[in-house]
Amino acid sequence: MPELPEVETTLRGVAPHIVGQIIDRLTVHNGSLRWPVTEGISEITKGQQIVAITRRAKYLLVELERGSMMIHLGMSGSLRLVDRKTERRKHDHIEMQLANGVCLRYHDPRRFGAWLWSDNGYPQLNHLGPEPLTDEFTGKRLFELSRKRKIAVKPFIMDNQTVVGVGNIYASEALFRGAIRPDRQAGRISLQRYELLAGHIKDVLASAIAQGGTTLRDFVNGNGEPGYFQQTLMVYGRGGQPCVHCGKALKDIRLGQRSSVFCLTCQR
DNA sequence: CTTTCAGCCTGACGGC
DNA sequence: TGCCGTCAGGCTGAAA
Repeated sequence: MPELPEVETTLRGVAPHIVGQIIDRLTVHNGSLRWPVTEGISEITKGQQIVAITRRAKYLLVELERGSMMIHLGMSGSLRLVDRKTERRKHDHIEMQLANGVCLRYHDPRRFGAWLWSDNGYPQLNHLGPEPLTDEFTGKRLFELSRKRKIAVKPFIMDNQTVVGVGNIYASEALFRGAIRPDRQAGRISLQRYELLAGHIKDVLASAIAQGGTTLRDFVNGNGEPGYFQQTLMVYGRGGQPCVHCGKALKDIRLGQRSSVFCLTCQR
């Protein structure tokens, strides 16, 4: 489900309720996720205190006294805080009961997500690009990394080595705001245009986070409150509908297996 | 090296 | 009503 704003919204919703708490019991109902849930995770985590929860790219990192858990929501995952008496729903694969009575449930119909424990770091985090909302991420970086690259700009900005956390929705929206065709070769875009694009990526992510994340399908944040950023999407999911600027029908093409909606007139 | 592509899963939706 | 194909927010590993 989530793009970065949804993960960030989940983090913010969940953190105040779980940090500092002791794990009474972690139960794995279905450990068959993208990678098998760490063998013995229930025994390892029992009685440990949650020291902190942070985010790197779309990975949530739950720091324990010994080691950490890394959670990814994949395409359809979500975390919810419920009372422990609340009945489990279908696809609630993992639940973590805390000493304060709160229960964190991991729900993921497609099971593309992950829930791992390690005291030795995670290789998935090794080659990630910068966080988009930091000064490490700039138009200059996009320009320099893209020289001589033939890849289309949309998959280029969605590549986690370029910058993390830019998924299909926000890539589409940022390119529209930057007036760049998603299928334009990454290596043929000027520094000036990349500087504008980087700014749009930051704006679109920051405003989505500010609004509490996009509600799509089964997304709910950690408090069970839906976000509502979808109301301001200008191209994503609007193929065939009129462009908000010029009124012409938006084009829908596929790039790297992903649908890409854009305006033939406004984006070049 | 860069780029593309199949695959991991379930569920929703549209066409017949 | 059901069956079938297509599509969906991500990411990996292998092939080209």
